[in-house]
Amino acid sequence: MKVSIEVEVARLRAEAGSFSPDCPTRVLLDHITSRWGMLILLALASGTMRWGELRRWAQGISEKMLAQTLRTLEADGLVLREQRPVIPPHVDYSLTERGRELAVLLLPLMEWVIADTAAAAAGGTPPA
Amino acid sequence: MKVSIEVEVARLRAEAGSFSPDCPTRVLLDHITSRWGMLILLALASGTMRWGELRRWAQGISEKMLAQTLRTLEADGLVLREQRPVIPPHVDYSLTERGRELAVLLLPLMEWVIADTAAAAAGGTPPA
DNA sequence: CTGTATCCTTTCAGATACTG
DNA sequence: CAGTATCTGAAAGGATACAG
Repeated sequence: MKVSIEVEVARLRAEAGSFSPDCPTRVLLDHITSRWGMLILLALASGTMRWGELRRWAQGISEKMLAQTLRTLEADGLVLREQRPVIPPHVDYSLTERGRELAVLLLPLMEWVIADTAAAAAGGTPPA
Repeated sequence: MKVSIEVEVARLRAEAGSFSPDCPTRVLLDHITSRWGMLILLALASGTMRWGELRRWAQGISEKMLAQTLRTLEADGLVLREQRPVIPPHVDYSLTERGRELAVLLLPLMEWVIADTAAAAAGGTPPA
């Protein structure tokens, strides 16, 4: 198990072309791991949401950042924006198929972080 | 498969206590997803490295950011720093057990990002 | 309800020079 | 070799006000 990880990383690095900052891979990764990106993806993983719902879900996000994050993720093809031409405006946000693929990978990561944080809080710093 | 994701997220949110910015969960997540954090973790997933090796691996990183990132990850208990008291100095960096657990979850994410970027480049924007 | 536009503060990150 | 210290510019992010 341990050895295969090392092989994997080497292969990854070769495919990604060294992860240089201007590589498209890095750009997408930056969007996903941006301050609010992962939170929004996670929120939408639980179902379609409207602007106001997202604001409440992602506590502390400003309107500016919500708009920016949503536009970025939409441009990346991860989030779908559907506007209904009614008064007052009604807009639904959801994950695209790509977005859902990604969310599936993000979930174990979040679970680990939560579990790890809980463990650290309970038992001081766990044995390194 | 799809429904279980929604259940998962709801459970996650309950456990994490709403992901407020000052929550320890968010702090750790920010470290992992910081500009260089994931890259360093990925580098060390391929084996123990020294300062100079890491600098070369993470192309474009400054000494300041390398030091800062390493110290942060070390404080989080993800990276182990072993200094050998010799002249000239010799310091080895590696992943702790927790770090390795995390790296295992990071790998599929990176693979997906690379594959997705490649697909987007090859076929224009894939069907949303 | 769903945003946009502007300003303004804070934080991030790179370059440079220096140390044990 | 393996860092630290300091300075400075760039950029992210938040608050507020306003609009369709």
